[in-house]
Amino acid sequence: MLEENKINQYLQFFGLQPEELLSIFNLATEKVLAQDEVYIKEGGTSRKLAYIKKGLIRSFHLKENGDEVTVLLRWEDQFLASYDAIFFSQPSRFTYHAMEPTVILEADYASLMELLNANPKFSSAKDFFMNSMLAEMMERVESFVLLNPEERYLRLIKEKSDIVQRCPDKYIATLLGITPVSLSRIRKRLSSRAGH
Amino acid sequence: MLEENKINQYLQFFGLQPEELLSIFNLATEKVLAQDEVYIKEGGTSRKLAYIKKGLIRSFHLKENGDEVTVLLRWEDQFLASYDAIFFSQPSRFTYHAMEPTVILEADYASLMELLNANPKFSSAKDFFMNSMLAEMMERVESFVLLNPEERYLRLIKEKSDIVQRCPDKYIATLLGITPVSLSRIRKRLSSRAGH
DNA sequence: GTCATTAATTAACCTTTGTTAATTCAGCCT
DNA sequence: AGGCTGAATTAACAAAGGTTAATTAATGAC
Repeated sequence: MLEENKINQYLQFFGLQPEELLSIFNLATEKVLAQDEVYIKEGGTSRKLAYIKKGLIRSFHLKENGDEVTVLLRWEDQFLASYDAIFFSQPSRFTYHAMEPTVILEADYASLMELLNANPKFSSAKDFFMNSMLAEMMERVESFVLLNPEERYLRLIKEKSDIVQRCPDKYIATLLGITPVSLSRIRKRLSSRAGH
Repeated sequence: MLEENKINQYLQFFGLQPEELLSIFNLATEKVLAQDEVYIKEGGTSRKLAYIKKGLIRSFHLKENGDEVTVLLRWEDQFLASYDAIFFSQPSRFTYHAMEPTVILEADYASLMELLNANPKFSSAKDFFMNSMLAEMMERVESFVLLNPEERYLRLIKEKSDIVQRCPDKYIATLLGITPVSLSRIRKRLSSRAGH
């Protein structure tokens, strides 16, 4: 289960009764992923929604030349799903793997939506999560059209420095749309500029 | 009102009764935008959701140096809102303007959500639209991490050639995260490669 | 038609990135 | 300690993009 303070936070935030929150958790099963364990592999069709209690999961695409490109990172208190499976009804083009020992709560996406839609009190919670995901994706699109790679990196370490520290630079680089070599040069430029 | 075939399409797709669809339309008012008319200006706080019946709307950010950067394009049968106002509850950092004579149906976002949440039959329609928006944004993020500018351009003209044709290249360029000069060079490269 | 305006292209130059490969660094194992 | 492994950095070069400014097209006003 979730820590008590998290639970109370949810109950208060969405105005739910404990038993209502419980009905959601009844759909979910806990899963533990070892470090480096693959959660969804390329080609997988899992239509599950996962809530990350602890840990860090990376989704990446494997290019023909063998290079990996990080598509997204998800960590504690975030939701995760194969968006190919859920939004495009197609096998996942990406592999999702745990970068740390990770604990998730997993529920069937369709069943969960059915439950959330059945009770109007859940609707605002659902809206909240859909909206946050949408907002997050929009912010990321924005960062690509408005910022150059160096600015994207600066914004990332400013806003997610804890995550950056938990993740090798080479994965951060491709998340920003650049190569690890280029990220290394950016870091060098920045440090030489900072150290006048 | 919508054309009859569109209406029937919606009724069938979501299994709604005509009067149910009507209750949604009762929230909406039609607005006509002249070519180049500003719909939402930077700093605006309109919390409306618009359905574009006809036309093309561009959202752009004005940089300090006076350059405009296209953030998104929306056209007929798509939904549009100031996402700063709705998702971030802050004044819009972007200006939305009609690139063509445009007709929209506009409804207050909160009222619409309230109505959609009140009737479970609307929920799947709402999910559908939230999911499509999310999927679209995710595809765009993907195009930035997986493709280079040339590949992004090729994908865009392949999948949205009609829209590209309705929009000056300089707006397309910044939408792809590059400058108009660079897009021109890409086009030249492509045509020289195609013409053996 | 000419003029004016704006988009698109081209050129020149500089900066940045991609690519490949070599080198350094750090952690870990025995 | 020494040796292994993978990450990060550095180097060298080619390819691409950013910037600025000039040139050419295209469009619309008059």
